[in-house]
Amino acid sequence: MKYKKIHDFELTREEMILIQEKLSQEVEIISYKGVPKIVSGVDLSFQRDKAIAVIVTFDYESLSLIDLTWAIDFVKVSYMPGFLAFRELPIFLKAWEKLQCEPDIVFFDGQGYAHPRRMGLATHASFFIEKPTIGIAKSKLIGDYVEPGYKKGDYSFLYHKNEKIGIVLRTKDKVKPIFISPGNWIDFRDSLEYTLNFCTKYRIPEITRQAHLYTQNLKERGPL
DNA sequence: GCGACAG
DNA sequence: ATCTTGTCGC
Repeated sequence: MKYKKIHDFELTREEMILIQEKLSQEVEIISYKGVPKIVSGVDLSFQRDKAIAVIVTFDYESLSLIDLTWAIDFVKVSYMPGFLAFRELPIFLKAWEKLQCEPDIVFFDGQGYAHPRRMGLATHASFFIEKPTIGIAKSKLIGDYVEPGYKKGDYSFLYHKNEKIGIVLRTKDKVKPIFISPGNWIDFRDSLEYTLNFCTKYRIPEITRQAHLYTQNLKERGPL
C-alpha cells in the first residue's frame, strides 16, 4: 500500500500521466513462480454518483467460491480512456481491505500491460496490493492484431509500437475474442494459461464473470 | 484535421 | 459502464 497517498488529492491529466510513466518503469513481466492455489476476480458496477466493487475468490483447482467481499463508495473521477485505474482503484481498495484470505493472483476487468504507457488497471493495481495481476478486457484499448482462429483456445498476439503487449483469445467457438494482458509479476504464457483455466462455457472467464454477476445482483437489491 | 477510445 | 424488448442464430 506504499503508493496509496498518490490518490489522496485531485490530479490533472498531466499528473496522472507522470504517475503512470514512473510506475511503468517498475513493471516486471516475469514467469509466475509456483502454482496458483487461490485467485480473485474484480468487477465494478456504477449507478449515478456511486459504485460498488466486488471481489470473488476461487480455488484455482476446483473453481469453487472461497470468499466474497464488496464495498460501496462515491465516484469522484469520470471515465477517461487510459485512466480507468484512477476511477476504479479507490473503490476496489476499499473492498480489498475487507478480504480475509490472501489470493496468489488477481484478475481485473480491463487492460494490464496493453496500455499506452503499459499501465492499465490491472498493472496499476498491482502496486497497491503487491500481488501478481492479469487484465481481462472485453474490448481493445490500443494495439494491432490479426484475427485469431474461430475455435476455443485459438489466439494471436496484440502489438503496439513493435512490442508485444497482449493476447487476443477466443474463449469460445465463434464468439468475439477477449483481450488478455499481464498486469505485473507474471508473463504472457502464464496469463494465458491461468485465464484458460477459467474459460468453461461462456465468453467471459468465470473468475471475472462471477464478480460481474454479483456486482449486478447487489445493485438490484438496494445497497447501491 | 481525423479516427480511436478498457469500463 | 448505463439506459432497455424483442429477436436472430446456433
